[in-house]
Amino acid sequence: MNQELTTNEVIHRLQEHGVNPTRQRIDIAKVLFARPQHLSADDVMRSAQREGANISKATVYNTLSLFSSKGLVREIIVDPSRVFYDTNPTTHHHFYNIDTGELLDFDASLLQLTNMPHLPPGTVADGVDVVIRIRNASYQ
Amino acid sequence: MNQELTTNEVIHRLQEHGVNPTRQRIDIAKVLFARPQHLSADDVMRSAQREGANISKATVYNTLSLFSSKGLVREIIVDPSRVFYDTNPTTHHHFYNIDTGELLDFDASLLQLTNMPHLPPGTVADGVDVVIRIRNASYQ
DNA sequence: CTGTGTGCAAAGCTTTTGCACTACT
DNA sequence: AGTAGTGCAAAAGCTTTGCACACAG
Repeated sequence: MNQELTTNEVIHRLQEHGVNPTRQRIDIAKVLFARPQHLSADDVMRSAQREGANISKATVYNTLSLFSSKGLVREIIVDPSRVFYDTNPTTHHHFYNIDTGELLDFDASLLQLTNMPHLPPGTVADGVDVVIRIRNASYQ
Repeated sequence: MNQELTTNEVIHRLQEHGVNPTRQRIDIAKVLFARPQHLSADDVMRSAQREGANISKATVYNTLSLFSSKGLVREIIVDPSRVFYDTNPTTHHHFYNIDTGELLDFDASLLQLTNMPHLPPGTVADGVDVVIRIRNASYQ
């Protein structure tokens, strides 16, 4: 049904990022990299189980956090107690629909940021996140 | 000690925003509007208790959420399970120091956003949040 | 007396921690 | 055997819900 990645493809991708490819990590990576998407930890958990994997919730959380620190996925924080993991590897920003909770990408090159302010002394920039909050027009 | 707002000033401000000024809401508002600041729900809870107020955690959460919907404070979401409530009423964006968890304001006029992307059909913009993530230089 | 609004204990989440286990050296 | 790395049950922490109470009409 699903266009699935082979186990070897996934193992290779994990190793490229310095992640030891264990069974649980491979199962989670298969879910994440099936296509570019935004998933919560719980989404990942359930997708993995639907594919027959047996992984604890703690491991899902710890693995997503590991993948994030290794640059395999990107954490997006737009909603209290709802972290999304973004598997789109390109530089982009987000629309966040506050009525539906939906998260949509837009290419970073569409938006020009000029006159960046001076950073506080002793700090360096790590990244810029732009979130455009939107509502459904009909809701007024 | 503290430069405190009078109860009447606070009541007036709540009423201006259509919020019924109950005892708990007045206590919370006094904490919030003592000066422009970034506070988590737990910070608010503890400051209120330090001032002698006796309010449950649930009420603090519900009240902050109410104030936010009425435009009295602004929710900032930069950290998983850590929502900040910002009492600075001017339009501004944020630096977020990922090493220290510190949140700093910078004036929105310092940053020019041009070439705003087209919004998805049927939606209207509600606001734009820019978060510049920074690290301490020494940490490398 | 009825209906709306408010506050909070308890329930329900999400996330983190600490430890048992594994797998290399 | 010793050491570093891994997975997960249980603990902790944050947020929401549902109900009891208060208050206005």
